[in-house]
Amino acid sequence: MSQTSKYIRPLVAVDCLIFGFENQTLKVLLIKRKLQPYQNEWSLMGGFLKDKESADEAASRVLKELTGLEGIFMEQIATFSKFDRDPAERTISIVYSSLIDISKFEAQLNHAYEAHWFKVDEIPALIFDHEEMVAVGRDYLKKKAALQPILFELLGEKFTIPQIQQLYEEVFESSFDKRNFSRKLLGSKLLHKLNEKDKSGSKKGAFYYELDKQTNHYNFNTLLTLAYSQL
Amino acid sequence: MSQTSKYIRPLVAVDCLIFGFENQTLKVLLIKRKLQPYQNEWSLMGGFLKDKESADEAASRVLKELTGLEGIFMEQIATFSKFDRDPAERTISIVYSSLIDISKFEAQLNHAYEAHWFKVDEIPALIFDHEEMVAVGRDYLKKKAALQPILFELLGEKFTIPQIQQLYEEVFESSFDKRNFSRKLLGSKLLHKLNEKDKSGSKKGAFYYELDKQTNHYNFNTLLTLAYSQL
DNA sequence: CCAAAAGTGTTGGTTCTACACCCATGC
DNA sequence: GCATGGGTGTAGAACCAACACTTTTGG
Repeated sequence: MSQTSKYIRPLVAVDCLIFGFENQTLKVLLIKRKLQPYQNEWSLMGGFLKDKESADEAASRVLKELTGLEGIFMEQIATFSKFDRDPAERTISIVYSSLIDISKFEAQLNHAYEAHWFKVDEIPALIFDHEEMVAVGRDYLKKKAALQPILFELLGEKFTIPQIQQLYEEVFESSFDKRNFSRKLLGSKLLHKLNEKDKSGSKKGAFYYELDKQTNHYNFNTLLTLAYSQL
Repeated sequence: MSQTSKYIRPLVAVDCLIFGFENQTLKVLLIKRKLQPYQNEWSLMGGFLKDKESADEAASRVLKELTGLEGIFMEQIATFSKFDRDPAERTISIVYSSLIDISKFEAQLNHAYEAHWFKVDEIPALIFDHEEMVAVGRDYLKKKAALQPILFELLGEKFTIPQIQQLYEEVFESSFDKRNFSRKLLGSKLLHKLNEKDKSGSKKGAFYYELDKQTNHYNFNTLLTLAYSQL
């Protein structure tokens, strides 16, 4: 096809944006870049598309290569394509995102690439347009979390109501009345109360809950009304 | 950079998915492909990324070249990247979508490429993965329309309540009680009633409304509860 | 005068926000 | 015994779904 010669053939990158929650704080996983240019600067976990590989597959491979994390379901959130976004060479980047329970994957985390969790409000300068990617990802997270009960992915098997509330407040950059929050959350029929308390946060201790797996008639829309005004 | 040689350098396409509303039906704009392979098959409006062009820019250019439509705000909705999605050559495609008032752009529509509006439920076989793109676009439209008053883009300057309701019902593939729908819609403070009726749909005629531009305290969440169960 | 679509009102139940107090415990 | 964070209850307003009848007018 001769007419395709005027069209560009860029490198295609995937960048992985992984959110986690630890010590009551929303965090993002970043690595120190090993390649030139911008060696030793912080960035998302990125790599290039190979032959016969879809972007979904590339994202999983790249994440594993750079962090050791495996079996994490990521979702495509956006594609960045400004012609000068990578000064070295024309590159477009497809961004993938996921939410994980930090403690669950701690053992898997390979520190060869100096992967570190940063609080979302204390993210260092990032290469290229990666800061914009994080911003787009946070926005996506809000919209998604408003409509679906996905934030539980960030918590462990068991968690307390004050913990979940803190997570919601971090994600929506807002604060909620604890009485209303807890009523709505319990009203969702998503949780099952355990006979065990987390005493790390207070003297009294807060009861643990777990996700109720068999419930199939949950009412998530009650939580939506909380989040709606923050979208 | 020698290590980049193992990475692919595919063509990068943009495909435009344009929704419109006409005769109480949600429609999609398609063209008959002029290029080999799959000449004369129906497809979205697509083209390739050029030098120094971002995907956003390419999408606007391609849409204009193939249909004559200009000044349409499109949003990026997803990127398709399976390695064999285009049998001729490795190509990834970034899909953009928009909602337009068909009658407003009718004059601009250049029929050189045989652009036609198809009802969403009567879309012919499409090339490559374009049918999947339409499906993803419809899903995106639902989510977006549930959270924001965007469907008005599909209607003209003035419209009647039964018209809007029909549009909502098409988009959400559902039906709503007209009394509740109209109460919520008017309660949103988004509309301004005109002293004029549309008599084309009934003997009695339905009053026209227009978008109230100055209102900045609208209550869109009331409409959300209608749509929520369809997401 | 009648068919066909527009328009409107009510009710009982549910959920909303806003708010203040008691509880359990470790120190 | 007190400071700290956990947990709950209430009231009045707003909103919800479900439902049936009247209005207008072209034919």
